Amino acid sequence: MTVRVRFAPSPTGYLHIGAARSALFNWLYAQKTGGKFLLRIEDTDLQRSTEESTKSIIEGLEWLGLAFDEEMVFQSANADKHRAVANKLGAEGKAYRDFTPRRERDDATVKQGVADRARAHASEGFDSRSNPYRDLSREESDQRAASGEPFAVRLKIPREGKTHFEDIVYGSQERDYSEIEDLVLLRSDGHPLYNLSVVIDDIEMGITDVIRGQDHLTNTHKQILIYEALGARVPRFAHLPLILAPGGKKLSKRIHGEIVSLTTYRDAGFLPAAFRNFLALIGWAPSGVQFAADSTLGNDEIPVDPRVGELMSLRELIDNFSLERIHRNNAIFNFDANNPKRWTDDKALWMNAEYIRTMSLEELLPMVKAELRANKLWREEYEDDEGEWFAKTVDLIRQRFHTLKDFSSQGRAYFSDDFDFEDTAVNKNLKKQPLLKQLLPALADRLEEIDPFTAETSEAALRLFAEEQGVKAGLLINGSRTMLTGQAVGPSMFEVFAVLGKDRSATRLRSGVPWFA
RNA sequence: GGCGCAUUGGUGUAGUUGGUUAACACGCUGCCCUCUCAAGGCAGAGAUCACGGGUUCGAGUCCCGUAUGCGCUACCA
Repeated sequence: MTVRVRFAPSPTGYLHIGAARSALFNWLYAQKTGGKFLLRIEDTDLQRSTEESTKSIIEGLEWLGLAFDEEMVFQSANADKHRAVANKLGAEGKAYRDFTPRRERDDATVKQGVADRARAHASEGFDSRSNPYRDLSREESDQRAASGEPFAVRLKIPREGKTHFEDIVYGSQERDYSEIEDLVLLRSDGHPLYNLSVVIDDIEMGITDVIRGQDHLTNTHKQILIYEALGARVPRFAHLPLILAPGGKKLSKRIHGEIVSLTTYRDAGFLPAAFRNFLALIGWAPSGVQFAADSTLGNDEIPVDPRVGELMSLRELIDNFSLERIHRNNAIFNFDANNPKRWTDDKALWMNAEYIRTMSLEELLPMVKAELRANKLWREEYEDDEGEWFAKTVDLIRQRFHTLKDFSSQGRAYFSDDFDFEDTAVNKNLKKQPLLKQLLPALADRLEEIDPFTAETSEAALRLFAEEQGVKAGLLINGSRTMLTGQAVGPSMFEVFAVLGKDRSATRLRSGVPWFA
């Protein structure tokens, strides 16, 4: 039987990184098994579901490269079907009408309310299934319904027994029926509820393996009861450990802000491949062998050596993926909101930098182009006449960049004459040595005499000039770097000369701007 | 409150059927390289494998308890 898995987010916000990881694992499993990866938008909560959210989910999946098969399903479109199934269950005596007046719940306090109610029931010896309507006669039930009295439909959980399933990740799971209350299938306004909808849709879509967050682990028992009531085949389940915030707390938008949104990473200049790679390594690891950061990116050959590094190409990710190797404990996503250098997980940042400097230029260039274009730094010549120059420049500066954003910020001076001078750089490399104000323009004169103008020839000229002037080459080098790029750090100065060219180098060396800034 | 799940250095993880000094990556420190910063190379700090019992010749690996965290316990999803 071919594997059919699905990603079923509720469109009540941006795509959460935890959800993105669920999608990734589902997708990887489908690729690995030659199965189908389906997308279902669980928009039954009309109050909170939004179209923008659906759009952002689709965008997020697209960005990560997780294409889904077949038509996307909107759960709300199946509401009639869900209602029909609930009613059928009622007709078969597997569900019943509950005429208890609906209790309004304030969304903000439900958690507490639920706990309080449970506590009260426990002390009063309340049986969750002692609903007075559970055993109401068919006639009376029909009569009351016919008279227009509102009712909810609840599943009738058998008195004796227990549910059991083998979770691929969490192992054997058991729950006594007495622990499960007669869950509501249909609200009194006829609105089908989550557990019902999920099960019906999963059956409808032919889902063979349900891979989702661990927060649904205990819900699974209820869902199995529904599968059984419907006489449907129960799929396999694999629950994923959660991704938590530092301190082991839940990662939520309310508290942690945009850090939890996948789009944040896209907008911050992450590469889809890098973030995907990072996400894959949370809660899962290739195999019991050594990690080594020596994998060759972009190399899609199946490694002969079974050992896989943490840097894995998509091919390697797929080939090595297995549900059995997902582990059970929740992971912490590390970040520090007060530290701009660590605004997100260190390892994610490292991995992104690693991708930027080791991936093929062919793949990187279009992304740099998009980044420059978004910042009005792009010139069409970079794609034809100056194509070679562009590739060479990107290759030179990528070495110390962490995100795509760096190309337009730190890398600005390479693509525009309008760039800023950093105060610390100016103070340290220029103003500290006033003599440079004369030396640098003089150096410009020397450089202009060079032909051809290359890293080698400019280095020779600069060193000779330093010797003649009786100053250290480093003084001129660091001063030049600040004049040419506005920064104190960057690639080898002579490479920068070569890339910027004779004229621009000379012009910038003579600029008075930093001296008066 | 009840039920369930988890617990290896700061973080992500490895640790095959229990067997010498618990491994890798990120981060951190120092050194080398050097025109700066990265990268790279080398070295290092950091874990009584949550805690307490037990089984065993021997436990991170098996059992029990405790603690902590997380989840579920809604006419939310």
